[in-house]
Amino acid sequence: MAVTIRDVAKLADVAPSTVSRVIANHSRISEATKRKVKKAMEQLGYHPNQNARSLASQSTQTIGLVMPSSGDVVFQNPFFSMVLQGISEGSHKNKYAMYLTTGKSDVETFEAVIRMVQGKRVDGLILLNSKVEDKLISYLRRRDFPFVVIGKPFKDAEEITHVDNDNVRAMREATEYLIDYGHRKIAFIGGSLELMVTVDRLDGYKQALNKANIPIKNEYILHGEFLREGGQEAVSELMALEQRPTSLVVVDDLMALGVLSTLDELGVKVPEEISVVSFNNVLLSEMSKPPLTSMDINIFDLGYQATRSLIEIIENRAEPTKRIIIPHKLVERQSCSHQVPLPLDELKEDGFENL
Amino acid sequence: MAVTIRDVAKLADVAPSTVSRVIANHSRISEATKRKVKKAMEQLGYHPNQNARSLASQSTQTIGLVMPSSGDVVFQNPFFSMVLQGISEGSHKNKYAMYLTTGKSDVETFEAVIRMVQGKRVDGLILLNSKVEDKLISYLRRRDFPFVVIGKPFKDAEEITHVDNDNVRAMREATEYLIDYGHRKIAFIGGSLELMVTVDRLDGYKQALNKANIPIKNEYILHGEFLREGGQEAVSELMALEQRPTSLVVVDDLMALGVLSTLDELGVKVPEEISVVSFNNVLLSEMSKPPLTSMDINIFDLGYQATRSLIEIIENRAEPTKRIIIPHKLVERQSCSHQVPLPLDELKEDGFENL
DNA sequence: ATAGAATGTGCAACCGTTTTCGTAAATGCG
DNA sequence: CGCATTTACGAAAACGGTTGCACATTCTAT
Repeated sequence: MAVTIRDVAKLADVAPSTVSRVIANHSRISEATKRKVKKAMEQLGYHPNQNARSLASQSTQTIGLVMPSSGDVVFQNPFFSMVLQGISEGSHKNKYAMYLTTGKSDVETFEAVIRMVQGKRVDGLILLNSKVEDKLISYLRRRDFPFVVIGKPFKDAEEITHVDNDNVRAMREATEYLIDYGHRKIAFIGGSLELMVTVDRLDGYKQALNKANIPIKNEYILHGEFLREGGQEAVSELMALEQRPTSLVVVDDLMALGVLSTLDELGVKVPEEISVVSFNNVLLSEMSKPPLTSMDINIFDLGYQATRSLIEIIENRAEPTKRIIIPHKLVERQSCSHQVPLPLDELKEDGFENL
Repeated sequence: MAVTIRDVAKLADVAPSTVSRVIANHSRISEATKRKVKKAMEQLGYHPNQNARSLASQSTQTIGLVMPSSGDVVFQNPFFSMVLQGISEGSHKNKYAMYLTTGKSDVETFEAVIRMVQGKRVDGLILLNSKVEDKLISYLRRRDFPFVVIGKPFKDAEEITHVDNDNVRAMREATEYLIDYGHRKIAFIGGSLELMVTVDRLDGYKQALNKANIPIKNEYILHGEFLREGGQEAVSELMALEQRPTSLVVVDDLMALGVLSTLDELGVKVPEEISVVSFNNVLLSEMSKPPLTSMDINIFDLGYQATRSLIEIIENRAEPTKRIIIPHKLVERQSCSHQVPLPLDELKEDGFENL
């Protein structure tokens, strides 16, 4: 029914195999036949059937992606949209397309991936950090199927190609920024500890405090969801403390927005009474009131580089495993103010105990 | 190399065709063999090769989507992410997957679509309203290829299945809301007139004014991009007018955010000095200061219903063309305030001329 | 008991490519 | 000019499924 390679071959008066070679731009084809065949293709409006092609050549020029299910919080976060954008750009540049599926639960997701992989729909996979990952990763490694993960894998990070930020350093710097501003009572508002991002960033936070000889206070470390609500709850708790912090580091802009709005409701002025440093630097952060000082982690690049390295792996299976670190940069806006630093011994009296 | 249908057949001691029928859950297969075959599949960890399957059966269980190129403004807008979410959900529910490509330009996009369609990669297409559409649509119609568009098509809307809001009514209502609040000087901040959304909403705006006998003032009608910057520019212009409006209808939340921030810079208080009604009701709108009164157009449903009807068309080519209208609803927040209505004749003196 | 229908399964063609292998013609070399 | 390469292309076998048709049973009705 549709025009096939045979039709082209017939019109150009060559064998189908020759047409195939012309498409693949094979070297051993004379310029003359090339022209002849191309003209025939043009004339018939021929476009190769990708399924047949994939079947025969065992490759699809497609990378797979499992999306968070639509109920998932991640989807709400501009982070996702941005990383998708990077992936999209990376695929496009390399003439790859993207194949997406969703799973409502971990097992659904797992099955979806199996269908993609065994069904030969995709040549490789990009994994967004999540909790299912583990089973998935071991499955993919067992099959020696190309994949890269965005974020740091929980296990065997050295053996898995992944692209990530240097989250501990980034958070250390963010915290030091606040310390330089004179802050000593700095609270940390993070996401679930099941996520490596949180672990790393919490680590960076502690490193900064330790380095500055500031005691770490457990009440100042809170965990919520990567959502506005998460930020709101955290702030309520913090503001109920006897020793209110003078500044906050928040691991996500959306959470920070929640923080801001709750602070506003409580009548606490930002940055006059409390300073806020946030993370991710998505569009929102410059639109809030006040605009957020936020750590830009180049989300787009996270997606872009992940795609690039995935394609490298696909096209050269011997490619060594890599860890790619995307640079970060603090973007200063108006959510922080200077603070006359408390002497450390006074902090102690205030009930700070070292962890 | 991988396990094929033949392997399963051999193990279950039946013909490959029987295995195929078991997979398809064909009626003419006895329960006994079904069990036998399923056990064999299980045992071998068999998963059908989708390419082979697609090739043979001429169907992919996949719907195609062309994404805005990563530079595109649309991508910045949460609208996109939300509609994608709806599409994702719709596909998933019907056991379809999604295939994405991007084009950097109109011709690239067009070619990408051709590759998808002729390459038989997808069973149908969802089109997000944009300007290329026209060539695309006529191409798809010529080939009788299933597609639905989200938004209203520029041409032949009656002959094309599409899902949209009743944008003129929605905007009429939004404007009337302001009128009920006593406002008479109402400005319209919209996107490009090349977009049907803008056309429809502008129409609704005018209808509302006409119905209330309020003259339409050209200086009050502005067009910018669907971005924050678009809103910012528009406001600057409006505030430079001798007759400042007392309220604004803005066709997109992101624009409205720009409006808000510019207003803030100019020291104009919302809602005390100027009221703002916005559109789309994305997450942002409740996080702004003040929270935006915004028309919820159920973006998720736009995507979801589009997918549903596309799949209906795919599975029954005789499905009649439909126009699906997604309901809207004004969500009141704190960006509007009452205003003592000016008598209409006073408006006239203020230089209002009827359009 | 037997024609005819219903049921269960196998055979083989087909979906539209890619790719290995083979061969004829063209070329290089002594 | 004869022989060994190289070059340009064709034949046919995969790739891994689906499906129309034929055939053999078993069931139902007469």
